[in-house]
Amino acid sequence: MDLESDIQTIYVQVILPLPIKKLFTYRLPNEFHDLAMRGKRVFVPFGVRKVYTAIIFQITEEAPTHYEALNIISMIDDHPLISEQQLKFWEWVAEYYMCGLGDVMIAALPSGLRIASETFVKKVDDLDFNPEDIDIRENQILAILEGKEKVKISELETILKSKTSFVKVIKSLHDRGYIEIFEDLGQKYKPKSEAFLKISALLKEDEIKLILDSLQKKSKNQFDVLLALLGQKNQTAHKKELSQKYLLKSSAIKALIDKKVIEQYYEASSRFNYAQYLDSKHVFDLTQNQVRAVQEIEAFFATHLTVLLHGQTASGKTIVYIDLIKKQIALNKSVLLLVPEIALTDQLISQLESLFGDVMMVAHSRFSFNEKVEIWQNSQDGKVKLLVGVRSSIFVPMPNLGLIIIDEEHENTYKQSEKSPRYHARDCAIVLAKLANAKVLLGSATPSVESYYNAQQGKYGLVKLNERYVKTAAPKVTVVDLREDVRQKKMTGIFSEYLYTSLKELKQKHAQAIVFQNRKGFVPILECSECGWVSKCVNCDISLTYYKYSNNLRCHYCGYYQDNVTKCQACGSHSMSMQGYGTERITEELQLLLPELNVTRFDHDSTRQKNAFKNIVNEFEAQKIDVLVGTQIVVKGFDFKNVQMTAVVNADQIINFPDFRSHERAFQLLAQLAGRAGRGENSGEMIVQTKQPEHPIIKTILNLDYDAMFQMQLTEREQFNYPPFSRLIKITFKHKKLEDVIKVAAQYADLIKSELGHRVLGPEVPHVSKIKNLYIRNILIKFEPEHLKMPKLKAYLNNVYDFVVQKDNLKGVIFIADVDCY
DNA sequence: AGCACGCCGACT
DNA sequence: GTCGGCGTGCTC
Repeated sequence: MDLESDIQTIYVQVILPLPIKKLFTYRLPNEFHDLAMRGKRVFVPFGVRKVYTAIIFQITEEAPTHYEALNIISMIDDHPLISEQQLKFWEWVAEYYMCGLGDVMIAALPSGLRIASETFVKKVDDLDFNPEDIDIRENQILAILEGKEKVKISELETILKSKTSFVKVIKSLHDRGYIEIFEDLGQKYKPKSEAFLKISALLKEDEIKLILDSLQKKSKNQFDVLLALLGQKNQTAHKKELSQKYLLKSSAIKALIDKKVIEQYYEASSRFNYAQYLDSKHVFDLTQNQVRAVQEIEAFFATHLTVLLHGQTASGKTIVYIDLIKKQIALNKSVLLLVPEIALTDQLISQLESLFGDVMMVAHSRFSFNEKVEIWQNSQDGKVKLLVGVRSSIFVPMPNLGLIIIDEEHENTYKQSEKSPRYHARDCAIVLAKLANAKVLLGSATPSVESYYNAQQGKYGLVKLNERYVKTAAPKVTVVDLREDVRQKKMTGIFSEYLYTSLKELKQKHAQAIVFQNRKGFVPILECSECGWVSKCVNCDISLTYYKYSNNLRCHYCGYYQDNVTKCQACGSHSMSMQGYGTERITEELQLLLPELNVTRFDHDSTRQKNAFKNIVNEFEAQKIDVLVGTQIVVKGFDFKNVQMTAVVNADQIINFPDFRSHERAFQLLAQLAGRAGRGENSGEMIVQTKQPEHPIIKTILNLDYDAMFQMQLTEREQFNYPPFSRLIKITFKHKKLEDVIKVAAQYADLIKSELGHRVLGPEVPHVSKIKNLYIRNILIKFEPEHLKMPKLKAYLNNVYDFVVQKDNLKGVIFIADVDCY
């Protein structure tokens, strides 16, 4: 028998971490035959010289027909890194959100687990060349390479201005044999090692005593270090913790190490500590209502995959979560808790840490390369019983998953809209839970209309938690009619008489306030009073926002800025008038009007520096700040006991936003803001300034009546066939040339209209019709989920696009599909 | 996404 | 004429 013929050639289709909507097929060298498995990672060559980490998606014996498959370089994993369940989940995400598996891989897998090769350059050894042959630029590069083992090509690139010329210079040097170009794998995951301190083993006890005595006179700092270390168990301590606890000087520690009094050693330690989880030390008393809520949720879980917990602000949703988490852990199941934004969830996280610290992990997006890998691995190993994270944490593998909790379920941060995959973590959670045989709890004080509708229809279980846990009256809402104050000339800048007086009385009441305005910067529009010219971004179709503290105009879409802003660029006039109010201007005006108050701005601009965020929160907590003026950020997540008043400077801006969700969002935002007032003993007040007090949404806000808002929205949505009565797919076309986008979008719309008819809306010119020099057109498709098979529709939409682009030779028009767009 | 190739204007 | 710019297409 011929053994050779028995060995079949095996091929693998792999997912590459690239935004390409297809799989790539490689040949599997014989030695890997037995090792190939779906979900394992492999290194593959790609393109001229790149090496990528790919994931085996399918193993096949069929050879590709149109090309010769390349060999896989090596297998990385002994066991699949991506479980079957995860892969199924990825497939669903890719299919549902109309993107490639590569896009999902990029979103799901921390970069540390998908190492790609990097190009390095090295000077050829014993290089003998004629200096005449080398020009200035080549010389520059050779000078840098001199004496170095290898240099990243990206580091060299910064030297020359032009990318094209850089490539040419490198190529020319390579062709003449002066340099080597090669690929090397970049960073790899390294377990963290940490510094520990101990008393030198060489020293006897009496010797240490002598040293201590002498230090007391000679060096206070070194004395402190030694004393602190002697006080530790086994006279050993974690360096950083010790010095933080006793405020030790690092120079003093170093001096003692140099004197060989203490020793420093390193231990490869996990970044996280897993001692035994003890729940006996913290016992929570649940109120009757909370006990009932937990029981109802559990009862629903017997028959429902998803339960919506509609819990008023301060009704103790967190306590309910904690109880459910504890029960899951007791059953040896794990829990994934998603929150809208980690930075705004400080209080919740510290509460959870005090309870679950040992078995809990927080997946920060700010975490380093290595830390993210560690989170992934610890979760996969089952060490993590509770993972708290944002949107992207939905992709972290959790074996034995029992429950996914989505806190503040209505928040739009759960939907990724900027880049592919444009997924909604809440909806993904439900699919994942189904695959994992787990349950989903959605929590919100103001549920999204979709979720509440699903609950009403019996698709989700619905549990209400209505009583205020902290015994305070619900906040009072006062609506101020701005038209009236304007007419009677009672306005002080942007403040109505009522709001102004209320702010003025703060000091004598020893109270604090939060002022909300949905705009950053000083003024959103700078207009010439002579000719009406408005400062606009050169790359985007949007007016530039003026920032006073940096004295420039900035675009919020592309980052473009312009310094010289004193005069009109059309007519040269110096009388530029400021239209509108941003947080910066409100802060400044308020400070001028009421100098006795400490007014501080709180938005993403003022908190850019590392600790600025925490500092402002701490100072406000300590009541060093009287008024916080800010954007969305001030509305979310913080409990300040002494805030008695919150205010919305301009509610119309929120209500009139051109989007079918704007009323729902306005309600959610303002209900949450109202909840910020009066969290302590005193009940609070929210003041809403508007020019349309008769607007129905304002009326629902006045009574903080969720059900009224929901009913009203539902009627409206049904009338205009918006979700939950339809599903939306937004198709966006982008191109440098205006005519091309218009042409492609129009043809595309015409074509799909023939098939989908009235379900197609547009093309429309979006609110911001040009961003980063690309013109934009949108098409909206509203369809009834029961009438069309989604996969079929999506394939159709992709096909029509290919057809339009080929037909008119209009290549390069960017096509983006956003399923369940927000 | 990178990266090469190839076509075009604007410099010695 | 070449250099450098950018548009287009391909990668198993």
